[in-house]
Amino acid sequence: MATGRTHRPATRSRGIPEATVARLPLYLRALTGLSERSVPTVSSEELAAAAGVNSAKLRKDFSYLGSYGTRGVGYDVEYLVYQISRELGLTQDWPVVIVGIGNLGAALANYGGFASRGFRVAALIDADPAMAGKPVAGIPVQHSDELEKIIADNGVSIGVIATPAGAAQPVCDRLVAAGVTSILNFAPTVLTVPDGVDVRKVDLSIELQILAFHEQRKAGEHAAAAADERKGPDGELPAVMPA
Amino acid sequence: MATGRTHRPATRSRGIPEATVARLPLYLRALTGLSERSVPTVSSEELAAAAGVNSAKLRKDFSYLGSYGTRGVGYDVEYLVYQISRELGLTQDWPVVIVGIGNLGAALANYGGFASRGFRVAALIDADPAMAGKPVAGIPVQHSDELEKIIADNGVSIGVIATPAGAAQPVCDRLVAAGVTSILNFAPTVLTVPDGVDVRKVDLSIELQILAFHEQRKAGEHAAAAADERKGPDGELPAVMPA
DNA sequence: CCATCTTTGTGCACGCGTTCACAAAGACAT
DNA sequence: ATGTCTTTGTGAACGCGTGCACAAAGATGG
Ligand SMILES: NC(=O)c1ccc[n+]([C@@H]2O[C@H](COP(=O)([O-])OP(=O)(O)OC[C@H]3O[C@@H](n4cnc5c(N)ncnc54)[C@H](O)[C@@H]3O)[C@@H](O)[C@H]2O)c1
Ligand SMILES: NC(=O)c1ccc[n+]([C@@H]2O[C@H](COP(=O)([O-])OP(=O)(O)OC[C@H]3O[C@@H](n4cnc5c(N)ncnc54)[C@H](O)[C@@H]3O)[C@@H](O)[C@H]2O)c1
Repeated sequence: MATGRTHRPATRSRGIPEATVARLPLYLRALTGLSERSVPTVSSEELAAAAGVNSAKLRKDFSYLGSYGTRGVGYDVEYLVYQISRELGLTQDWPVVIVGIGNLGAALANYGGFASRGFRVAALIDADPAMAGKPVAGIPVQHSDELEKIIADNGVSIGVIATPAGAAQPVCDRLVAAGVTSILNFAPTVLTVPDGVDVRKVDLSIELQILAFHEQRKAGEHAAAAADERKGPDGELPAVMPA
Repeated sequence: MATGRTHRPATRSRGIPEATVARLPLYLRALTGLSERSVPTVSSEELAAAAGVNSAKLRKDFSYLGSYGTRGVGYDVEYLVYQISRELGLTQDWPVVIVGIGNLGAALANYGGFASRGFRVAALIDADPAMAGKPVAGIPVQHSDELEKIIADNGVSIGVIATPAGAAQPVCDRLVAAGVTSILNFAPTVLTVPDGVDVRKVDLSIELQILAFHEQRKAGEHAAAAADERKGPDGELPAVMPA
């Protein structure tokens, strides 16, 4: 989840539900594992278990792509890998830029799983002049003055933002103006973009807070009393009230 | 989702819908910003705009927490910050361990936003003996032999996994056995956990693939022809068919 | 004290996503 | 060729999430 995300109301893309699209990469990963072990076919039940979903859901998901299974047998692994890859647009090469090469940006640049599936780090961009030219993960960092030129020259349509929160919106605006139409945002800010531009966000802080909510609930169930220190006599409302 | 995310069917926690819980951190962030600028009250319309959601949705979300607004005026910022913090369990301190201090783990350890909201990095754990004792972000890395002891001594209930994919499930099993009941997983694997344990995942690769899907769709709309190189005569099915 | 104006809280309808359950399809053996 | 057995593909029901639209609440001014 990343879990969290700035969905667009999503005018049902070519009939494939958004929820299904979000699961296709999961299936693809499981299938790739099977493919590497030279497993020829797999049933919906097996594959669903590997992907951690309900088998009926998986079959319905695949039904949106077409009828690629064989009743009584299952699905051809290689064929399915190809179909899903094609559907996700992974048969082509996607040049990606990462903006903001700090702790996180550098980790992303070093991430191997990036290149493994059609994505190629076309450039690393940072505003710090001291970083310009310095190689990170074998790629020299370029100054953000060059941003527009880099986007244009490489035909980049996907940008990753790993700058501090304050810089995220301005960077986003420049990326969009330069032609980027998909953005993955790691900065803890709500990005505003024009129609036609997709934004997805990854927010560690939000994920942790959601976990904390459930964690607190679990703790509260086991020991319904003894919450924090001591409670007011009403047992529900806090002592402080707004003016 | 994150995300993407391994939701449990979620036995509606205390009446608060999961979708609402996932938005509370968003509201909290916007409110914190207002609070720092000493804004006393805010209307649902304004706050919704700041959080990037529909105002009716925001009001309904808040209605699950209680009636904390004043008609004709709006919501008291400070009071709302307190209520949401309390609801999310952020009034208490959550010790967190990070397992796998590589590129990503180190970046997470260095992440300031971690400590800013009730979360405290209690320990960094890695299997590499060469890393033991070496400080990262001011905290000495401990060897994974100590994992169980660290969890117990610090009363840790939230764990972050940033190991390679292959190590994630074993690490997860040890965390759970040691008493961890909430896990944030950065490794690209489906984790299997017993009931009562929450798992949320953050998966860069999946996010990019979802973006690629929409990107391909956008490209296909503008130039319906001229997809990849040349197509088969049927124009839809690929040339290869399964055995 | 009353009128007006703003903004909340929510009833309601709608659409999406999930899951069950089963008929139909096809493999395989005889 | 026929029957059996496995597994897909999907119709249908249900529940959750979203957003509209409005009545009720309360502030504010006269
Ligand atoms: N580190 C993490 O684990 C983590 C986790 C979650 C979220 N985040 C978020 O990701 C972002 C980056 O985190 P970080 O730890 O890498 O921070 P960082 O300070 O280490 O790196 C930020 C980098 O962005 C560069 N930068 C600043 N303004 C820029 C601009 N206008 N254009 C281009 N580059 C610019 C800086 O020079 C710096 O190199 C932050 O918003 C942070 O909140 C980080
Ligand atoms: N770097 C990224 O930006 C990024 C992005 C998305 C996902 N991921 C995923 O996050 C994980 C970590 O990525 P990374 O780039 O930091 O990898 P890395 O190789 O730099 O770091 C992995 C660390 O885990 C440690 N480790 C290995 N086995 C362990 C075990 N059993 N117990 C404890 N520690 C163990 C290793 O010693 C190493 O320090 C990977 O699964 C990767 O796929 C990384």
